Amino acid sequence: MSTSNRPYHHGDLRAALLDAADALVEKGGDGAVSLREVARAAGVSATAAYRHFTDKEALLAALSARHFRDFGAALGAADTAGGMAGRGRAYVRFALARPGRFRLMFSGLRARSAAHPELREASCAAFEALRGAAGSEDAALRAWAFVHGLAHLLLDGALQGGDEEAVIARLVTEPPPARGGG
Amino acid sequence: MSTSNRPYHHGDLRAALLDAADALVEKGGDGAVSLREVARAAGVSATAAYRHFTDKEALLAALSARHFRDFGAALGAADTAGGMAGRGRAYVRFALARPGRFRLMFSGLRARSAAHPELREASCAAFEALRGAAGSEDAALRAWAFVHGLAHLLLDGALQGGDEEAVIARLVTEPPPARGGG
DNA sequence: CGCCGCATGTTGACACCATCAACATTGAGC
DNA sequence: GCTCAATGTTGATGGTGTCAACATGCGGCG
Repeated sequence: MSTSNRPYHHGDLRAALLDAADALVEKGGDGAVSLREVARAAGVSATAAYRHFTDKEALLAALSARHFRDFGAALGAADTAGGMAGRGRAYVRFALARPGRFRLMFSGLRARSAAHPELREASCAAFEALRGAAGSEDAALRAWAFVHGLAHLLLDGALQGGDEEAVIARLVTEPPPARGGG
Repeated sequence: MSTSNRPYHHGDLRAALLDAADALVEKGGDGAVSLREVARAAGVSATAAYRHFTDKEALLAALSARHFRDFGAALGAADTAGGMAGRGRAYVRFALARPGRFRLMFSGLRARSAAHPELREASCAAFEALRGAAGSEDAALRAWAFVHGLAHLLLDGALQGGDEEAVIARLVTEPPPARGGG
């Protein structure tokens, strides 16, 4: 799938590895990915991935970057549709729909983006898109922190109260606000 | 350290293992803990931990539960001192001061608390303490989500803007608010 | 006081993992 | 058609979680 260019023996092993890793990340979360299983899923030998990624971390960084690009695009699309609240709901829904992806993208972001410029650029671009459309800088940061935290709490099951979508609709609203305290 | 009771050969190996694991969690994050290294740090053989924990996950769950109890206590203490904003700042500062702990507590909370009642009870108690002192239920949840998200964003380096403490002081304030959108 | 049982800790083993070095294959360009 | 470099494979090393079998020593029984 993906790019359709097929360089040498396999036919875009790189993309196949990313896809396989994505599938594993999606069901099993961040740490449930083993290079060997990725290779197995792609139908190649255990060490084939090292021709395309220096490291397991490099594979995960590339996958994370890909998701940040999609994420930014999805947020941009939601932007034109709804206002701030619409975009906030899109943020939380993305996290709930793809928990593994969301966790991969943010867990270890700091270390990974320090070592992989591609990731840093992709994540920064997504963050810029987020920040760019709020009233003030602080309002944007507050809104971002709010939806980010809500996504994490829902993902971690910290809010046991039944329907997640209802919680989103109730909390992520246009005008009224969260207070500063915890 | 800890309880001072020393049951059999080692002298409270259980507590020693938890302490060793905590040290590893603190510098290296969640996944950087290996049972063997924990055992090494505690001065026992690789499999000694299995006399006290059925699993590596069980060790981490017990450690996480311990931290949730401390966390709840710390939040309670901050409560009497400052208002909502004070408690919110305490929340974020806890996360920044002990990144590994914070990550351990929340990453994998859902799965771990499903399997380990001790963790579920400890985390629920902490969450109750958090929720218990806000105006409305929704306001409490919003405030919690906000500080939780801010903590994560700071931890992950998503907010590159210089001084973290300044960001906290600027964003976590008493009256004014975060908007719903993202 | 002496013995025994069980909780505790150890050893050895197995399967898995990340990663490296050496080797094989094959497409592209001359 | 031949060579070369990119791509993929095999084998090995050191690490990991976990199990089964074994060793040890404290606590309670006689």
